[in-house]
Amino acid sequence: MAENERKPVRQRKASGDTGIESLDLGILPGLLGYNIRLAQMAIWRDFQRSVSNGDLRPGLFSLLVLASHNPGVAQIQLARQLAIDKASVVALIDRLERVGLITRRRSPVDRRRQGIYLTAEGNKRLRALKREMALHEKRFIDRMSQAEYETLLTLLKRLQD
Amino acid sequence: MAENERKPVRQRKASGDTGIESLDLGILPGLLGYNIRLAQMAIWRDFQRSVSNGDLRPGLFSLLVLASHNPGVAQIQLARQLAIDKASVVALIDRLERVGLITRRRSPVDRRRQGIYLTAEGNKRLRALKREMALHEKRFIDRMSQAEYETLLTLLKRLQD
DNA sequence: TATTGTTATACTCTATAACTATA
DNA sequence: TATAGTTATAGAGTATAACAATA
Repeated sequence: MAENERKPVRQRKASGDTGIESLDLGILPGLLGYNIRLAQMAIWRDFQRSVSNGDLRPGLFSLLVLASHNPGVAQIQLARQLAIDKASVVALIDRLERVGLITRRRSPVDRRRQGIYLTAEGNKRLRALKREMALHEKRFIDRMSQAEYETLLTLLKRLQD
Repeated sequence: MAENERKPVRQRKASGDTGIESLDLGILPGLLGYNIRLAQMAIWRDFQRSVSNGDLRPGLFSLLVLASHNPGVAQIQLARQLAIDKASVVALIDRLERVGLITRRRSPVDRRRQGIYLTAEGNKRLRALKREMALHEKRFIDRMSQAEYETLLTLLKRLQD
């Protein structure tokens, strides 16, 4: 737009030709969704760097916590809580079972159900993960006061349906 | 764990056998990352319902805004801004070009570059999208006071690297 | 030599559909 | 009939690697 016809007659520089200047982000910085997305990506990157050597997704951590606090939980309950399909849970559980962190045990009460349990190894691993997780969270919480932190959690919860 | 050996001797009920009761979420509700993720998912669902009939990802919206505010922007700049690989940008641009919202124009200044421009149709479409986007955002902003909203944006930005 | 855009390829996460065994 | 789990398959989104054109 700026290159051929009218060369330097614009207030805003055409960004396409230099590669150095930063972009005009327009309305994006004022959008809630955009800022939440960037914040989540920053947290996600730090999580990968600092928790479990990067070989654990946040969803798997959540799953371990849920299994830990709800021994014998059914996979379909995990699916509902994590807002994913029950078929997707199977793959996650397969993976955690293959590395020995959880086990399936058929429920004698309702034999359709495979109760999910943390193994001893899984419990040990989860304790270590929680320690790494706490340090990870601290790096972000330290960027604000206690009051701000509480406000942030409150407002985030208010956004959740 | 609760089913076979010691039956109803636990304070917390075994969740695996009823399917009705809600899960114990453990430490998750106190985690920043967990709450940001849930908030983002809620916003994402509303975005899909209410913006562009669900056929537009947030990333594509951002890309349109960036192209609109930075005519002639290079694809590699978009890649850096969106924190994705330049190869991934190609597919996004291909899609937007196929539906006639943007065009590529080889830069005469640096002939390696394909400047990205919104078409007239793209501009028209973006204006409509911005209106839908404002209503979408409003549904969440309305859940808090103006002061809370400003605090939230401030704190979210502080989390971003 | 380095950079921009491109293609080919593969991987991850998830959904959908169909199936089984139980209820 | 309905539900829990499973399998097979497919789609979206992304990354990596190799390449052509250009700087």
